Amino acid sequence: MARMVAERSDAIASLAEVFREHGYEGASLALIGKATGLGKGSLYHFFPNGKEEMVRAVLADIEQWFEDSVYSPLRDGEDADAAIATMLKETTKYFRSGGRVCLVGALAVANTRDLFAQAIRGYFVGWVDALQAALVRQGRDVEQARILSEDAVLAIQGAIVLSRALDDPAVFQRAIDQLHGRLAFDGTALDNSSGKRSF
Amino acid sequence: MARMVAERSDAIASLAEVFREHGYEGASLALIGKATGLGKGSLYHFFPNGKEEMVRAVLADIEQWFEDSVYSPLRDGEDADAAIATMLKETTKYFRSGGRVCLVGALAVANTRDLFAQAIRGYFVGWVDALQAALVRQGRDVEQARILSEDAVLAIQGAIVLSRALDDPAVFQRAIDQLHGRLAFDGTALDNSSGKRSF
DNA sequence: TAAACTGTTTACTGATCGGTACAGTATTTT
DNA sequence: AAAATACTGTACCGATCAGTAAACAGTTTA
Repeated sequence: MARMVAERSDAIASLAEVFREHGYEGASLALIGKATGLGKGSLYHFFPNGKEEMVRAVLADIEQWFEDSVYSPLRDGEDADAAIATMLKETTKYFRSGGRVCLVGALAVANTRDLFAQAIRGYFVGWVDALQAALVRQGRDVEQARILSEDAVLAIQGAIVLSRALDDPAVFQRAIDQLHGRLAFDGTALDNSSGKRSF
Repeated sequence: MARMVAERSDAIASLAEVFREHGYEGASLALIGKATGLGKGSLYHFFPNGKEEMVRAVLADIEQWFEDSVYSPLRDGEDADAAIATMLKETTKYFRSGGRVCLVGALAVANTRDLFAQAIRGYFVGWVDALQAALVRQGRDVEQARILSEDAVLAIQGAIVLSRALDDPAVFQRAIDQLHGRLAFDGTALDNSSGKRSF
């Protein structure tokens, strides 16, 4: 019999995609097997706890990617504005302008939320915290930065939902552009400390 | 045998809840039967096309509720500001401050999107259009009102995702409050026509 | 070379899936 | 009261579900 000498990590990208496309319940072992090219035996060899362990592995992989590509620059980058621009650019690419679902967001809305609550929370807390750090480094008020970063993360999730619902990537792109304007530190950020924004 | 004299419409609220909690694939006929108190025989009597027809009925019901409670006032209400305030209030109540999922949004993100694409699109188009109409009646530019209304609908969907992910209703409430500030016509709305907002 | 380890295939299990068929019971209509 | 209609419970269908078991092959270690 042919030996594929597959590694566990090789399967994770395929797993992520199949869970994104079909959700936790919708992704059957048959679909997973087809997507990864692995039989049940191999799958249970790599992930003895079945689907749940597969999702956990995928979530850890996603978390790591965001940590390296987005959170870390936001927290520690020299130029806060540049880090924010990178975040928006990488995010747009990652979610394919709304054409690709956010697995973490999708899990948060599904009934499987409780099973992965910690990982889901960690993903979003990491994002909001990192963005807040960048905004504070811009010179913004801590409390204001908190609100604004929550607002931004939330907008990205909403943009995915709406752009998919309308089947229009432009909706996603417009939302990202809006965020760019709102998150950029253009010198007026502290002029109006009331928190009330004019349009 | 006991006769329940059930009506089709009686089941729809329970159906909506079970689809919200378990999603389309996750809501098995066993679960649906338990939630509605109806056996398979009754369910297929009322909904000959099975789960798909059940979801369609639920979506139509939701659409109608939003039309009456939210869209119609936004489009035709005398006071645009009041209609917007009503929208935010009713929406908060409806989604239980993020504790309750938006079924339409959840379907939009799931792989079942294509099956219900038209209904999903109708729901969101109706919302954005109605809100845009109210914003225009406030005296805003049509194009600006479009962007702003997309932004608002998207923020509500994102707020549901994030507040569930963080298990914190306050996140939803803060997002609604933010929207209140951004959507209210406070006289400054046209002062800055560049579209760039100060914070 | 022999043993141990790492994958892979295949066949299988019991449970559950969505959906159908139909007899039977209530209600309404005539 | 009789007939038509509306609703319900149950038994059943083939398909698919997640997961297990075990024989077997390729690779690494001793």
